[in-house]
Amino acid sequence: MSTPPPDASLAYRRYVSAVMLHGHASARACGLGATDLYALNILELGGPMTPGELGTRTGLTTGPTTRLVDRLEQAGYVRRAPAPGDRRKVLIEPIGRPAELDRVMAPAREEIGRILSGYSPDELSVLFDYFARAARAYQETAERLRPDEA
Amino acid sequence: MSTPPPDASLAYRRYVSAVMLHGHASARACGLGATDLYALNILELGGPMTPGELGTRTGLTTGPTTRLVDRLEQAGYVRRAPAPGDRRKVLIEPIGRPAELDRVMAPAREEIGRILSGYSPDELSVLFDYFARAARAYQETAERLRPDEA
DNA sequence: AGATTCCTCTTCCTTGAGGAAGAGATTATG
DNA sequence: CATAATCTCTTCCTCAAGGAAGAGGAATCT
Repeated sequence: MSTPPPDASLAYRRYVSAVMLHGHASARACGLGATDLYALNILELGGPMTPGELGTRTGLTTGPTTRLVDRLEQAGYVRRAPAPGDRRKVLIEPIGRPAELDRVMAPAREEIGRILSGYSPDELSVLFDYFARAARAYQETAERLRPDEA
Repeated sequence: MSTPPPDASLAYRRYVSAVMLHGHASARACGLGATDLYALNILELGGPMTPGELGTRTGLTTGPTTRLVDRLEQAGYVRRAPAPGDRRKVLIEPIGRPAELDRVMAPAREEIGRILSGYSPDELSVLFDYFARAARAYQETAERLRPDEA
């Protein structure tokens, strides 16, 4: 391995597939629906937002959005808070870190931590530089996939 | 961990969320169900396998598994091939690269390629070393999440 | 060969997520 | 003020994914 390996594209594809596979398996393991996980990721990246905003981003209409929030709230992933300045609105805020999903994902996190601990400080800075850049790229690309774009 | 940013864990979480968010959004954009995407990732990582094996890994019973494969086959992601040596069995093999999902994911891939092209050969070897290790870790951790384990 | 086991596929039924339309409350606008 | 627009939530309906049970073909084992 000097530059990227000859099958760099394949290796990268396998890596992304593994990340998603683990996410799916984790969600399934704690009875979390696909849309629920999708919404959690949106909230994790977008921060607190109203049900309307969440509905737009998930592509759901208002009815299912309400029940989506109900599910997430009941399972302990988010909480409803009154929106300051507009008493019609509600803010959905992700909750600290209690719930089932984190428990299920813990082994993977530990394993990744173990892998990361094997790198030098310089190597780690390369990795985390990439994480930051790639996160932004994925997030922006994902948002461009929304069909609404009023 | 010395060099990674003080909020390394948070940065990493955001990164993983972004990867999954993009995956979800892509699947949704081409009308692919959650289980379908899950199965595709399993096939990508596990290679050709029988419907029985795929059913076990997805946690589905035989009925839904058959229709899952029907959907994937009709959408052009996989193909059914006779299993050598046992004429009862069928092998589900992922197809080269034609289908919708790849088209939708292309922009992200290009963006990631652009990011990667900014690194030196040494840095790239660090990144791809991590990709390989993390992929294995995620895959193994995901497989340990299956409840069946006969 | 005959019986049993294994694998895939078919059929029917159930369940739960999502869409549509409207109610209730609040804010903005004339 | 009164009317319109906005936001969330409720209710009802639809539909597709998943479970259960069984059929049919193929391999394995006396």
